Amino acid sequence: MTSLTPDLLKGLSPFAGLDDAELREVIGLATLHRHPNGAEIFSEGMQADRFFMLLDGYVRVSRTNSEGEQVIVLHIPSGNLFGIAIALGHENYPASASAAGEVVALSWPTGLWARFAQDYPGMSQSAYATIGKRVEEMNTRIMELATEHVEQRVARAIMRMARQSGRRDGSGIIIDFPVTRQNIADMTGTTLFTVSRLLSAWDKDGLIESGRGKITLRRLSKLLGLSGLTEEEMVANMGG
DNA sequence: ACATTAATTATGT
DNA sequence: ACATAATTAATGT
Repeated sequence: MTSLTPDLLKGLSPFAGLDDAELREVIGLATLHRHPNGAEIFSEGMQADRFFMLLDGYVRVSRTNSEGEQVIVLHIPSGNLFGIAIALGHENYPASASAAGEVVALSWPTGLWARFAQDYPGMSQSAYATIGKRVEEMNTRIMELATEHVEQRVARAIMRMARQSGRRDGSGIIIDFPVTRQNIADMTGTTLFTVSRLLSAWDKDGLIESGRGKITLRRLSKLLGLSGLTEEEMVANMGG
């Protein structure tokens, strides 16, 4: 049972510089959420009446495009704010958020945003910093979808996840939230069958190990080759 | 080069 | 036992 103590927020950049009393007040206004794998946290278009701080786990952000198919836009690691459409002056969430694995998060009513942003400089700073990063990432991903081939896109998708949310596992890196073939298909604009074929081929060649919802990157250099990226490019547009 | 359809097998609760 | 995930092959654009 996680209890609502001020040190939950300690060391998180949005709340940097707050003293204990302030932290206690902020925490006192928050609601604690626990979401099981796959649970929807909020959905696209819905009124943005709360904003969130991700304490543990990963949040999957997806949008429904003009053709009505859902596209996974990005994954958010813990320690970040999300659902902060309010910071851009949006009344509704521009995307859906669901739990990729188990999620623990705090939320506050959006009515508090203005106050927080004014009183706590770290709040608005890190909000705009993360929004900037996400916009950038979405743009590069849209470029990829338009230009690169499926094999490269899939390679990039799993490398991106490994980079941003990977845990070391001996020689390799394990993506530490559940990812299905369908998920990767939704990230790369393909079908789950194509993803399955690619991953099982890579598994056979020892580039990765994959089970149900689980992917471990084994031969990183080979994958990098398939992605068509140089190391510098990877650091540049995958964020590190 | 990749999607779709369909049949089959594996895996988690 | 059941639902969900993954594989594999055949066929289509």
